[in-house]
Amino acid sequence: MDESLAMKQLNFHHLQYFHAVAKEGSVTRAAELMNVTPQTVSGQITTFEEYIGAPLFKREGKRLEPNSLGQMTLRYADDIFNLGNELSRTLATQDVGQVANFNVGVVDAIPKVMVFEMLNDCFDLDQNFVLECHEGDLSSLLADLSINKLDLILSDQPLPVGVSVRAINHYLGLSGVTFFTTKDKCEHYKEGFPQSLDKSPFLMPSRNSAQFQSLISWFVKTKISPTIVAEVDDSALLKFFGQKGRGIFCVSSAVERDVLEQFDVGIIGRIESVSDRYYGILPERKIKHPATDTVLAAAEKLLSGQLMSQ
Amino acid sequence: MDESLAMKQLNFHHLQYFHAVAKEGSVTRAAELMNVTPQTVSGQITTFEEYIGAPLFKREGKRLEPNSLGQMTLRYADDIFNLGNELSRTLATQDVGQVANFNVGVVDAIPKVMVFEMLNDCFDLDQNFVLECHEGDLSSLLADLSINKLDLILSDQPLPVGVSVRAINHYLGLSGVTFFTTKDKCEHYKEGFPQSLDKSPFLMPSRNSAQFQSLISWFVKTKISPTIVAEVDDSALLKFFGQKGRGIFCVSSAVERDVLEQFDVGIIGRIESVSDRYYGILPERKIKHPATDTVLAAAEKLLSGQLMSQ
DNA sequence: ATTTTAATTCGTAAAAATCGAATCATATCT
DNA sequence: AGATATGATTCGATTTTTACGAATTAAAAT
Repeated sequence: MDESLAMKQLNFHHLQYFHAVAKEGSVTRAAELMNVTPQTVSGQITTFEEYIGAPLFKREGKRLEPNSLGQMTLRYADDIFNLGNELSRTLATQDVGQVANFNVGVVDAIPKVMVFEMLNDCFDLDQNFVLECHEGDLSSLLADLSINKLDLILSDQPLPVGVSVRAINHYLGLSGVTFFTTKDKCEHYKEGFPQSLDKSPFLMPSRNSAQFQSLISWFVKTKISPTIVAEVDDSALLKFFGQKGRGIFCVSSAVERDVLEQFDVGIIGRIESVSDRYYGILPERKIKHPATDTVLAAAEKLLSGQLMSQ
Repeated sequence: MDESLAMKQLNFHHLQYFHAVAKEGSVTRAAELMNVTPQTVSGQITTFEEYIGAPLFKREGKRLEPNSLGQMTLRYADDIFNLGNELSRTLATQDVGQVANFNVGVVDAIPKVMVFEMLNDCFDLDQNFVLECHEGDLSSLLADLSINKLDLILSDQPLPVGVSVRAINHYLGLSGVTFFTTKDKCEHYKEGFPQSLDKSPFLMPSRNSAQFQSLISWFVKTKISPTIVAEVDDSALLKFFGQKGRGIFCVSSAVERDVLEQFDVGIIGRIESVSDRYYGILPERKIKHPATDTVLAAAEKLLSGQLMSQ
């Protein structure tokens, strides 16, 4: 009829068997994998080859290897079934009817108070869901995002370029940093700030954080060299050290009020040129959880409010 | 058994009907498109929805629109079937047994002599195929590449970033440029070259070419300002103008010998800092035509030979 | 040489996709 | 509003596709 010239629709069923055999390198193993008998697989492969009019495998004895055409087909099939599996997973985790839990990944370098502020609003939604927070470094969180275990990542760094995770960056805003120390030492450092920080005891944040990087480069640029007394991964722990007089520490200005309330410390000063940027990272395809927008809006508000108050 | 938790294999057949309906917005039109009856499509969609346990369409009256889950599924399906069609096309054009024609796209800004030099070697291959050359601008050639009508593009610009064509860049090399004019005027411009070009009549290549860009920026940088008398898209035409004394023109140094043989002109001088870069752009998946490597090797040799001779 | 393992062929059984006929629902026309 | 046209859906019957059992072939392994 009309498919005289054009090839009929590609048969994904056949392609799937081809894919399994090409990957496993054996009809029998492919059959096991797909819970069918070898003769089925063999038959379908033959049909597929007849249908496209050329062999896809080099058959040397019982060895079965994709020929050049087969290799090309395999590359396509790989992509196709990867997408298929991803879709499958996503469809499977879609809790039917009721709203699914809201899974947020939090990069551990972000101050907890800030995370709290960002997430606080979404409890007010009358949706019925459970908020799940997962803390970790960006790369492991991205791994979870890619298998649809997360709806959102709050990060101090954007999605690294070149990473093959299907995700999009959402820039939330930036915040300068505020330097804190115990109240009694505050006045001393206020004088001549920021030069007063030179040779002062200093508590550095995690080496992996964006803040670490920008602090270091600022120290170099301004020729201010504090004495680094510690590098503390956890930002809450860092503040405790600071409260006990171990050294000066800094936190995003956006949450300085919370720091003052929570810890017995005072403000030395603020620096705008050391800026922490924050990002929301969303999966590219998954349906947005209804709470996502609330969180992003809260985060943007938190960070822009900061800008205005300065 | 073991698929108690995990979803069973995604049914691509169902997905295909879903895809058609979601794109067409109607069961009936989808059915026409796929040469089946509407009740078949309707039934398969229902089965698919039952199978994933949630509806994919908002059914308002006879309106049929993908809901949020459907939209997500559609995004996946789109990608999947695009790949499928691409594979289909590729498999269909794979001339069984005999070697297919070698389809080369040539960006029109590249000098024809250079193209000739690059392609010349592949006539010596004892393979039996026909060389087909297609000239055009990069974007239209890329369109042809994406539907597997081309095996290779020779370009003066790399694959633009952000373009969604599945292709890979192969950097071939670079060449400085040589300035030509009629033999009688040559000596005059040789003195004090390149400053001597200032205020001289100049023939510019196509505004779309990479050479145009690098010439302009070189003019700005060196504060040499020739009087541009023409912009000529076709590089052969440009040389004729030059031969007739209309102005100075420049060509990649790699082919200066050919220009001297072909045209009645002389060399004013060479500039290395205005460099034309050349690229081979290959489709990402299609099986490489056996002549591809020959051409790429010839191109690299042509351009590297140039480098050494300087 | 014999056994084991793997791929394949063929006829048949099982599963699925498709269709025809009829029904239902909604938009459109007069 | 009522009639008409259009499109979606349901159901049982039919066709097509896929899968399997039994038997066959052929290459590795012992």
